[in-house]
Amino acid sequence: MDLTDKQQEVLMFIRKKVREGLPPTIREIAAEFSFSSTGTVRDYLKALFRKGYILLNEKKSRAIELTEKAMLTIPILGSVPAGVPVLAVENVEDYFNVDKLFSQKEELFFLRVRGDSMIGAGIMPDDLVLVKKQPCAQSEDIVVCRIDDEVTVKILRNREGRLFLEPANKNYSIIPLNENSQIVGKVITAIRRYV
Amino acid sequence: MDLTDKQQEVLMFIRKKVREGLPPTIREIAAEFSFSSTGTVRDYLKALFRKGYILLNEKKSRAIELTEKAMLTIPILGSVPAGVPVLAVENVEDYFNVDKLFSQKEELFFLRVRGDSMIGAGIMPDDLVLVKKQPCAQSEDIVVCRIDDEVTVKILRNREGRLFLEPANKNYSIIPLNENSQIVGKVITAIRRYV
DNA sequence: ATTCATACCACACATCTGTGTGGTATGTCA
DNA sequence: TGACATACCACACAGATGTGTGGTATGAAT
Repeated sequence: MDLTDKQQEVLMFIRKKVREGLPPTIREIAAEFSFSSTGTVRDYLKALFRKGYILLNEKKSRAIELTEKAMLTIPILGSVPAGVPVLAVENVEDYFNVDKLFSQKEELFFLRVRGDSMIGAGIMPDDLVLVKKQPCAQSEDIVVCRIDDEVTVKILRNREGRLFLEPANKNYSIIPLNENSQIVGKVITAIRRYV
Repeated sequence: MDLTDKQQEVLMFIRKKVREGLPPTIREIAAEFSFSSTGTVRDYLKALFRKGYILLNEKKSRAIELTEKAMLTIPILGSVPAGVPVLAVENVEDYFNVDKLFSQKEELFFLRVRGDSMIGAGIMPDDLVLVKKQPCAQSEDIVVCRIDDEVTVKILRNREGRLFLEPANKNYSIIPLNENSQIVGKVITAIRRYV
């Protein structure tokens, strides 16, 4: 039930166009592969739909939607037992869906972390944290907040009914959430890039 | 030369649709704002183009392109000075280029980190490290290696001409690089996902 | 031998879509 | 006062676009 080489090529073309921001029309796909009939393209689209790689929105132009299956994925290796090559299929624990993580349906931004106040949680200076903008969060969430006109990363914690912004470093102090300390968003991912 | 409230609304609608993968047609925009004429929408598109927020591709359906000014990519915020809104343009330090980081030209895989041997370098248990497969690396690189049929993350370090695999945790021992310990790849990124 | 998926083609057709050409009304700035 | 931007409307039209209905040929599976 996998894709043929040709179907793979067509899917790759669609993916490229979708990532560029404008899904192709049937005739643009036909032109790319020198098909002289729109019917040929429809055969491909139907095949890709049947195999679960795309969704088709009827009567709408350029309305080809990629499913998760068709998105860019990188394998995640879990435990690697003795004697087996590292990249063997058996080691694949899951797939990391890049498009899904960075899909911009929500208001996201990165914040470069200053200082070492979250070092106990493995968030180091100069790390990037991906932040979903939202005005509130739950206890134990890692949040980006503004405290007296300074933006920092902290842990939101409920202590006997009162909310506090706590660092993960004992050299810094715990601050109550009040009118001078406001939540900007929730940290959903931390990323550190090496050279 | 900034946008009016109405123009801002129209741009936000276009941005939302573009992010969802399908830019709107002129008539879809008209429907959203209950305009009874396509000409009205064109006035808005012309205004947005003139002010540098969108590009219009002639004769193509749905061909509205957002410029950088309309912020298509995810911004990286650096220092946020007092009194300025967090998401203000002045705070944008750079833009995060997803395609560059995850370009699949090289053989990449993620490894889920087991254990706390790299906790001193901010790599925690269950973190994902993005690994570029390669048989050798430079001193101080963080590498994935196979030691006696076990795969772990270590720091490669040159000590007086000899190479060692060192943990970032004093509870673990330093291991010389030899025929029983082999480099699998280099860690280029560490990612931690919160719920 | 028959069914099915693949891999193409030709052509017609309704409607979607961008574009063009007009119009009215309001407010701002010089 | 005149020029200009904003904020709408009406309607026509060519061409873009998805869809429908046919067709041929090849190869694998039953």
